Amino acid sequence: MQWEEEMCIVSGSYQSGEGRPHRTTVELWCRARSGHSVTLLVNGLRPYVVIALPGKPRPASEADSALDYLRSMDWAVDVTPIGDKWTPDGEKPHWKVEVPQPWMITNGPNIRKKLKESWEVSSADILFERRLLLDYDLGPHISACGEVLWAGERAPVETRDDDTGDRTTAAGLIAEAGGSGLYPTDMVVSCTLEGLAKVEPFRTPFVSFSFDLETSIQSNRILCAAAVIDRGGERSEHTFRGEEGDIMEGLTGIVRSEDPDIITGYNIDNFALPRMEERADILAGRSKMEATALFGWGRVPMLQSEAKPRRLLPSRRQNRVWNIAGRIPLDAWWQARQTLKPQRESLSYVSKLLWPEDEDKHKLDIDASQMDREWAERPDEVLEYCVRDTILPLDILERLQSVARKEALASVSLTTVETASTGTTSQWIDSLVIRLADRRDVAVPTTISGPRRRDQITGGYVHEVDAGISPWVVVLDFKSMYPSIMIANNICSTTLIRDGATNDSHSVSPTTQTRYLSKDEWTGLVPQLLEQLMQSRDKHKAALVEARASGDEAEAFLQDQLQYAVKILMNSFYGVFASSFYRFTHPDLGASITEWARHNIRGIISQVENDGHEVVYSDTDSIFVRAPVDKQAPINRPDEDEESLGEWERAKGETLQFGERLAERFTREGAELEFETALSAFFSHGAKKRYVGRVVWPREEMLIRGYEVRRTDSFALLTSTMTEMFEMILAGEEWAAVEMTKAVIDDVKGRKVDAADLVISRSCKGTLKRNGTVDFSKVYTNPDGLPYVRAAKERIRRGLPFTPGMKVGYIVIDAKSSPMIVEPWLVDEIGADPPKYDPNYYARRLAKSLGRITEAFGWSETELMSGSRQQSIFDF
DNA sequence: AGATTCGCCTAG
DNA sequence: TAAGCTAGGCGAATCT
Repeated sequence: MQWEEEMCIVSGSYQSGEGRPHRTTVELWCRARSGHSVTLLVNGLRPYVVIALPGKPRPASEADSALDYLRSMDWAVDVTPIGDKWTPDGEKPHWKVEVPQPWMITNGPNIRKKLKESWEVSSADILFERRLLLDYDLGPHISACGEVLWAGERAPVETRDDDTGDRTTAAGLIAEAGGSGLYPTDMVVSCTLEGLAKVEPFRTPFVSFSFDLETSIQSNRILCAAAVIDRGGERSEHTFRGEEGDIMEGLTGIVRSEDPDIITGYNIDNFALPRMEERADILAGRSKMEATALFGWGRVPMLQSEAKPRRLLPSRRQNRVWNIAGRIPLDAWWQARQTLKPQRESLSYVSKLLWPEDEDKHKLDIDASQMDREWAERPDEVLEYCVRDTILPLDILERLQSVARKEALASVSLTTVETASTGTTSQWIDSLVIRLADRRDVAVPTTISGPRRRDQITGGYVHEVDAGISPWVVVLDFKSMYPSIMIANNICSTTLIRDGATNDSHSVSPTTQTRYLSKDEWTGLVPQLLEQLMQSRDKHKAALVEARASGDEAEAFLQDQLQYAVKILMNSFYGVFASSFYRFTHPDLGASITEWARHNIRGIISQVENDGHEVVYSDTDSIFVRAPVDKQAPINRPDEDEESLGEWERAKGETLQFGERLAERFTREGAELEFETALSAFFSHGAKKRYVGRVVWPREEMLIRGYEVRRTDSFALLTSTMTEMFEMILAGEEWAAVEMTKAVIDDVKGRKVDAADLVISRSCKGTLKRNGTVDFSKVYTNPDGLPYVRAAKERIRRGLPFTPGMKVGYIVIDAKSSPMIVEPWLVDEIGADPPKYDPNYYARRLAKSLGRITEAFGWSETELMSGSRQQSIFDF
């Protein structure tokens, strides 16, 4: 029966048919807007590459004999002229070479390599399922119309009948439609290219699966497991114990029957998934049990034919992201790390951060370093703990809106949700750039491969900053500076003048005189895309405002996600085009962008200075200028009844006017300088990228950049003391700030401080070896010379988990010996006793970091170390 | 003691 | 052998 509905593409792949005529079927794993899952089998798309004669443009007729020869190849299914396309050598005739199967382009007959011997080859490294989205201009949200081949219990009732509900019948129909067998989705639908269309984005009710394992430290064996399925907020819990093989089969059974789109858990990338893989190998090897029964989580049929290409089993290329056919691995640890930047990364720490009030979420009851004993003595508690650790990742993803963000990014970059989620920046950009290149007849070169180290391009300009306080400062910055420069100067690899030609209409970069075609002549692909993105962001922002006004919270949420995703995407362009390997790049592009940026900001700085105003600081696209206000005006906002309140308000008013005047004066077409904030005081100790401001407009708050306060490898006591110090300094209470600091340092010296406030935490790399151990020497020249590596090794020695990339918390025990002696912080995880810290080390660290700041007022590190005021009086 | 190197993390 | 970029601060170890 025919069926049509809206759905979101989770991920895609393809099946190569056998026999002739050649057939390749795209598999799209989708989640319908109404909640069930669908495998779409799309037929009609043919794999191809594009070729042209190498070198300067020549008439198409010169290719005749080579084309005849090419047509005699058995792998050249069809060769057709497709007209002229732009290349760096000029516009020249191109041909499309249709090939039997996508994999033959780079494997087997290796058609690309063969063609490269005599042709210039383009469009030859694009995954087939992505080709579908590019050629038919689809995004993740589509409407699909086709023939229902299978409809399971969760499929809409209308689609279920004797044929679509019968497994044997369905399996036969699916094979006929080019699929591999009975997919574990709620529906399988076959359609043609005409049955697909892009639709407006919506929020898809994805299904998530969260799991956790408890494993033996002695044998690595899985002792028990838990899983939770989240289906539109409805959750069901599952627990598994007993034989290891049964536990794994149980988990696999849930994955296959519940059919989730998202696979999550805490640290699954580096712990649970690798452990499942390792145990599946071991068990399958020993007992001839099929690894697929233990770990066949791929969204493909449980068939021998699927075990060989290993689509049934999750896999990953050396320590990279996991690939689970048809599903998306989304590690709650990585999401929390990226969005929250927590000081420490254990699940209990992150939970405490997110739900400080909710004791249940982070109570500690199991000593993970003694798992074998715990499992032997109180298995029920262990299992309960395991369940909690599967629920929390779902709560974390929910709170961080991780899935909605990926879906929004997919929507604006027109990729599958999987590409938006696990793909790279250049894949998002590819999706937009390639489809525009095809539409505008620009040949799509292959990504540059191989090691390609070139000289770094010069980046942004950073202005020197003086130590001390500056009163009443305005901060202005360029709106989307790099994208604006690319648009304004038409910067693109297709507009770069490569042959030395000169023309007055060209856009010429200020120092290296790199030239670009004028927009009037030909708009570059990148400028065109960026312009569209800027407009679409404005549209989403307007829609957000409208939705809020009408009280449509769901719509407002969606529009906010979309506008944010557009911002992320726009800001990714510069990096990709300044990289050395991207398909549409050239070293001059990135260099020109930053050149213009430096030129623009320096120009403004010198004009502002010429007008007699002091430029306090500037970094890349921002400028901090001292406002011309009365020197006597108070920096602190006086109380309502104080006489000086008027002066403060006048100073603020004058500062705002000054900021607005500057913004207006320097804003030009395509380079909008925005008045961002007004500060009543700006402070720096004299180092670039480190400053503090007391913001008075648009809201009153403190702004801190760069300082330890912002760093996740600082310790809590330093962070809090420095924050307090900044508040006092900006309030003009410098002396009190110094006294306060001295008191804190005294407390540390007297060991009166809680060790929990002294934990230092840094990320630690390593390579995970096949046997589960970690090798540090591959990534570090001298691993034992790094305190956090020593702490990580100590964790491992004590039987605690360490996975490459995670942050390791430690306390400095003795800094007098070299290298310093550190101990890992295990209080959160196993309730260990806090280590005895080295008071001198911490006192010195505090004095050093805080002394840099007080130095600006004449109090040095040594003075801070010397003790509190009372003591120093006695010293005299 | 000062310079150099490695490595983390941040600003933009 | 997969891949956004540069500028910059600072701590620890190690060198001279």
